Amino acid sequence: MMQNSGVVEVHEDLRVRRTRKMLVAAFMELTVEKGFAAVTVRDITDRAMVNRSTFYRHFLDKYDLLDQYMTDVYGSASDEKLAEEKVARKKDFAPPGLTSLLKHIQEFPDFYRVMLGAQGDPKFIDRFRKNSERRLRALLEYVGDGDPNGSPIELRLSYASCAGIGVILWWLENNQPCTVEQLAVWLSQLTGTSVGLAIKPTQSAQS
Amino acid sequence: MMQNSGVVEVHEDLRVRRTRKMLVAAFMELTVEKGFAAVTVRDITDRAMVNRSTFYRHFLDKYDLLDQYMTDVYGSASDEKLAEEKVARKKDFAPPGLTSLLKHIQEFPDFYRVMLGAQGDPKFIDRFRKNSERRLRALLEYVGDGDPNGSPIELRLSYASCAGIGVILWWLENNQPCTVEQLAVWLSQLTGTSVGLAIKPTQSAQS
Amino acid sequence: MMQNSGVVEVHEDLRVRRTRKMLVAAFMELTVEKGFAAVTVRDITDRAMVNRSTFYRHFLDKYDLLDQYMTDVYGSASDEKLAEEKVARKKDFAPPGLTSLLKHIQEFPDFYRVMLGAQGDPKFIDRFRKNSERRLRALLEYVGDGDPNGSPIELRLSYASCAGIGVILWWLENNQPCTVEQLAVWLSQLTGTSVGLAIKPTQSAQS
Amino acid sequence: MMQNSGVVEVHEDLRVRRTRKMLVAAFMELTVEKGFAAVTVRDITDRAMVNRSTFYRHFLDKYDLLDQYMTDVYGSASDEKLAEEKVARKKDFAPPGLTSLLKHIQEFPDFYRVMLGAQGDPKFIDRFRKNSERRLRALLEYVGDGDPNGSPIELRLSYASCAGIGVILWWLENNQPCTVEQLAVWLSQLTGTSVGLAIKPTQSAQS
DNA sequence: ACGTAAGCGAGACGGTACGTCGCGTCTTACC
DNA sequence: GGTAAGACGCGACGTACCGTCTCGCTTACGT
Repeated sequence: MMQNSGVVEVHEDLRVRRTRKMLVAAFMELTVEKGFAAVTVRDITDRAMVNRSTFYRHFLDKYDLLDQYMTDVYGSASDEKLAEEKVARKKDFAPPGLTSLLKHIQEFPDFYRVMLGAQGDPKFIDRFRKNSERRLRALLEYVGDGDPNGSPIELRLSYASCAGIGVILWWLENNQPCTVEQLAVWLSQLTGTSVGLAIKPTQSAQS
Repeated sequence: MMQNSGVVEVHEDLRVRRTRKMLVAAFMELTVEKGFAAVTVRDITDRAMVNRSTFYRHFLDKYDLLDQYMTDVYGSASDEKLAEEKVARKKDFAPPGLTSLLKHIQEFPDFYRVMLGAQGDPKFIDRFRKNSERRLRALLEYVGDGDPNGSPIELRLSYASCAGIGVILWWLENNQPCTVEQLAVWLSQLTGTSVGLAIKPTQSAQS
Repeated sequence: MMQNSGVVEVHEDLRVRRTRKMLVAAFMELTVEKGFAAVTVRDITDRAMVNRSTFYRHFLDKYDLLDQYMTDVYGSASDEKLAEEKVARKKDFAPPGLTSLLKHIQEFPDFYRVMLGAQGDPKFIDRFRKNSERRLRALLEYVGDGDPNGSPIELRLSYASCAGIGVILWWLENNQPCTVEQLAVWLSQLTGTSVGLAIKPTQSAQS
Repeated sequence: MMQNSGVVEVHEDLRVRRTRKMLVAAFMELTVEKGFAAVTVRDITDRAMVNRSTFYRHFLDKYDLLDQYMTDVYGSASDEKLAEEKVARKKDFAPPGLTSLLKHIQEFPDFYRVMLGAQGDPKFIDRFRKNSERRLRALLEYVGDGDPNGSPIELRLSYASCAGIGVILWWLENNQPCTVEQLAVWLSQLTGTSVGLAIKPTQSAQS
């Protein structure tokens, strides 16, 4: 029953990698089409042209599939990423971690649009939010707190990390009306103001 | 099939009202206990001590129950409320609509904590967010746009309305560490800054 | 989970009786066609034109179906039957219990042919055998033991009750080449000799 | 698909013989423990410490394993045995074939107890029965038919061969309460009487 | 003795059946 | 005659075995 969730096998069976890839792809397509809740394991395996029982050899259920995918994508990676984040953020640029996150989202815009919206999954949203909050907290710790209006720092963190989702949703629901870089700048400016980052961005990049 | 969903019967049968009340109460309790997704119709009717088929005489399914409940609570009401909102908001107070919303949440803190979090329902979150966005847009239209950093107004609206959820979640997940009024002030200050409301709050109320 | 196995409901729902009847009939047909082991629940429900899950509302599995059927047929009945058996058996007639058993078998000859043969079920055979042994033991107790060759009475009981199955199989596999009455006489003569019944049959009834 | 079932290889690979032996042993143990039906291929290979796919290199399935084992034990052998049988049976001794069969059973009493009982396999029982019937028919052909009560000879054969199983079951289920020789004498006496063998046993051997 | 063909371990995969659960509809027995 | 009780159709779930199929390794055998 070892599902080796998240464990990175260096050299996995070719068949295994192919099967997992097809299952993940089918899952994402179907999620976009009918919303996360409506996707069944049978749907996924039919689309992936894989036997249903094979699905269960790789994943416990669709939630586990999503989990493993998320862990693959920005799982424990963020730990090292956060370190370079602190170094990279000089003064008025958007943090590179944010930009790369947005770039990843840009690869699967429909999937994120659905998953973060009304057809999505609350656990996914929560995970996304907590992730943002973690990154933000690390950033804040580095640059300091300007304490804009006396509200608790935790409140402001929760405010800003949730707000980030709103920005991404706006971007996705309006067919990405600006570049990733532009969006990153706007978002980090807004975030900076809300959270009270001590370092103020001095200029805004134009799209 | 006529489920008279959402239609407000002026004088309903006493038994009907009692049954609905018990079903709604059971639903809310169970949602708090096991999360929205895990609640089944059988759970609800068992808890409410009502036959399962009776449930279907009142609601299409648990989503419909939630819907009807939401509509009852702040359904079409907001239209009139919004009007008085515009009048009420003088200069530096939190908008009364916000305060009354928070007060309502305060009556069912566990329910909202669950429903807006990882065990909640994406449709509920979405509805909540859209509602906030609508109220905010109406407010903005009234007080004008200070255009803080050149980002599109729609982006800032999405940012701020989502952020509001973050603040409420913080409040609920930390056992309401401040009064509703204090929270309303902090939230409206943050919102004002993010969205770029022309009228700035000048002071913060102390809890 | 209450399957009320064997409990006789006086007035069961019409639908329930119809469904159970159809399931049992389908089960018996299929057993004849493909042997007991090869019959699946799906087979049964398809044939009975009933949804598969409905099967599980009535029976735990096909073994339970068989069990309930057996209990219905000659379940606890034998207890009272055995009493009249002792009275009825005068001198040289086959015991009426045997005749009625054979008559029941004659109603479903194919079913018994299969179930007692190579395509049958060992538990069924065992149950059948134990039943015969019980009847025989009761009979023996009444008429006394002639002790033919010094072998233990239990050995002879096991011998004779198993032998009865052989006779029935012969009868069924050869398309019932004689009447039930004739068969009963032959079988009870053979049994009497084997077991050592004190009362000897004096003549054989002709078909 | 060539499984060379039943074909006797003169010089088989050492590994092959070892593997088959372990599989058969594991199968018999497990059959005793959980009954034939409940034994799975995985059970067998786990117990035999052999890979599951190796099982399928030797046997089609567990039925085939049983079949091959049965054929090994008293497969076509009986043909020659039957010849000497006719010679050996003088007057009042149990036929030597019967005794040697019982001796074989005595080597694996638990296995036969299970396989012939409620946890056994109907095909096995049938095969056993048919084998007995064949032996009995051959015997009868040699010694003649005393025609005891007018019942068809085939009926009496079926009666007696089935009865033999009853005797063996009695013996096994009661922990072999007498010697093989004693049992053989009793059984052949009973059989003789039932079937109507012309030669009567004149004395009974004492255990 | 030693190279080679085989037997074997490991395990992914397509299948099929299982028994359970929850849904929403619809019938029936009973008050 | 109207309603609660619950039977039913439907379909997804996760599990368990089955039998097939690679793919390397190792091991007994035959020259």
